[in-house]
Amino acid sequence: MLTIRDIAAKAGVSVSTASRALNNNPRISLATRKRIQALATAEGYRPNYNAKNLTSGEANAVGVVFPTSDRNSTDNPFYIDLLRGINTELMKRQYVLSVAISKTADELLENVKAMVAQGKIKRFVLLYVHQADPVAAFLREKHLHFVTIGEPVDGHDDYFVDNDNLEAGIGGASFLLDQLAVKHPVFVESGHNWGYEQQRRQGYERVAAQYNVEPLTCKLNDLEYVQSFIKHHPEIDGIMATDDFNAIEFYRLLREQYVASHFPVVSYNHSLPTGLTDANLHSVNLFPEKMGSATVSLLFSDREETADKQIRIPYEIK
Amino acid sequence: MLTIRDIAAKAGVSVSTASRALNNNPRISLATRKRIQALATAEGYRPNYNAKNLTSGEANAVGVVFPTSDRNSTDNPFYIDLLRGINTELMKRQYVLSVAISKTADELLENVKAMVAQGKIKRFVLLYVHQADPVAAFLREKHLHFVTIGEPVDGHDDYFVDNDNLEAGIGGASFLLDQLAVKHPVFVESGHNWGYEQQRRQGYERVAAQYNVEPLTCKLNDLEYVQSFIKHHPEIDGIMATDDFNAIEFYRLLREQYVASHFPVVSYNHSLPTGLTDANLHSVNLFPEKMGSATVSLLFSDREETADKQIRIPYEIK
DNA sequence: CTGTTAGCGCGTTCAT
DNA sequence: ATGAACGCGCTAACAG
Repeated sequence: MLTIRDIAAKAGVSVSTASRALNNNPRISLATRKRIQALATAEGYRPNYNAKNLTSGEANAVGVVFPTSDRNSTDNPFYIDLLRGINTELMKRQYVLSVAISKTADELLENVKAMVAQGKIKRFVLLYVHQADPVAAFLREKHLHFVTIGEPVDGHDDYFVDNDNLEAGIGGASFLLDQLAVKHPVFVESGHNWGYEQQRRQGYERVAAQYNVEPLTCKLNDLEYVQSFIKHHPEIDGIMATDDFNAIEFYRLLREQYVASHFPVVSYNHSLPTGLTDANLHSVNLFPEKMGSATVSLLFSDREETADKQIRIPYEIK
Repeated sequence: MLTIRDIAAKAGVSVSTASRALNNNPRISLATRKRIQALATAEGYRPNYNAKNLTSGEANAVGVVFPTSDRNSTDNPFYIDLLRGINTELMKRQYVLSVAISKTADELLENVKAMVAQGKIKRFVLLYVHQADPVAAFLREKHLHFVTIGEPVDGHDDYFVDNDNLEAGIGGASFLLDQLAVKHPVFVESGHNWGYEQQRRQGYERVAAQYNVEPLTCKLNDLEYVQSFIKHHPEIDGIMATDDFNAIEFYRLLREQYVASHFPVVSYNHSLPTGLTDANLHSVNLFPEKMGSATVSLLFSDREETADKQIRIPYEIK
């Protein structure tokens, strides 16, 4: 294995000169810097992370924390794309992506604690937002950098990346009412009251008011409830759902009662393979990969008082 | 930060004694070992991974490699559950999960190379199986330990964890023909010819022969093809699909032409929220979390000549 | 059984 | 502008 000593020897300089040259220290003449850097690349020299981290006292790793259970917020391709966006950005900085994931909250917290205490990881990404989250509390207490995916609740002013869900709600509703000429759209959401659902609903309600249509919301609780809801609202002629799965589910139940009708649908995440439904489905792309890369730039931002603590990623309807 | 010197000092012994005691070295008397270990836990001592790794020359991390694109094999909750299974097992061993994920194959390979050269990672999990995969080739060449999720192709005898897909195919087909009393089942697969699809199809064909029914396979190529296929096969009265998405898609197209009919469905992965279809869907659970934990035990197995290089996880139909 | 010493690879004083 | 020497936290070889 090639160490910095080898490079120094081959270059005919001391180790410290080599080290400085490789780190672009201006105290070394530009000429020798270039020379040594060229040599290093030529020889295929790679610095040992463990040694670097040992001296610096900080790991070149970012901890990415998954929610304990995501059976409810089923945005799965979303996570994968997010990871891709995060990691591509981390690689540029010579950083590594470490994940914390577990079924139980206790084990997850233990995981994060080990990353901090033993792994010297000082930067984290939380792929979720929870009320009174022990992981976030721990990170705050230790004054470690972290960014959440999704706007914080509980009134914390953490750094975060999110979509502009209100704007996306407005955009989706306008698209439905304007372009698709729907008269009586229904807003479909899960029974969980997720933050992004509330925000998108607000956008929907605002547009509804503007178009003088009565806002109408259906939570996907039990089957009977939804079926009876549909029965009582025969006027529905279009769907706006908080994600693709909710959209498909409601669409199916609607068609069950009104077989022949045609219902345009707008939903979010762009996360399903085509062919799962015959609905005229317009899924809003939220660009998870961009969210990932924005997360990293926020995570490594200067964090001055003046700096923005949030990034909103725009959406796209097609 | 508490180092091993502090523990040694408080215990009134030398650093090396402390080190040995904490690593349970039998050269230290059991009494002092216990004493020092107790002290360490009491004081909340945590060894620094970077220092350990520097001396050992090997990182306490496992590299988990994602496929470059998974837009085709859409088993997403599958990946998350897999990660959970892997990480839970890694935590027990004081290991950390590092991921390599990227959009391009070149960048992915670069990612893995950095993990090896700079991160000193020596164990990997490949969440996929590809023909002539450069990552796998690199790992083989460097004689590093790795386990793939899915049976290797290309005739390599890598370590792997998989379902017994043939058996699962037989089980699924039997369930359909026997319990659900289907007479003319169709086997639905993607256009990709994945290994697991072929194996499940074999199982299906074997059972079909046994029940004296003509095997019938439909690849989900373009829409027109599938619609025409359905038109030419009005005898179909049940579906066996290689995953839930394929099942739902085919089911939908079938119902389009035969609205009133009832078609039992068997598919795999157990990966969708309920409510997405009105099909009588029996999705085979493949226990991804168990696969994850098996992967780790294989990754850390002794690797003697005699040892098995594979683990098959059983399935369950409900 | 335990302590002393050296060294892992690198960054960084402090000299020169 | 460059080099020598030390230290990060820990393990291991070598004493005793």
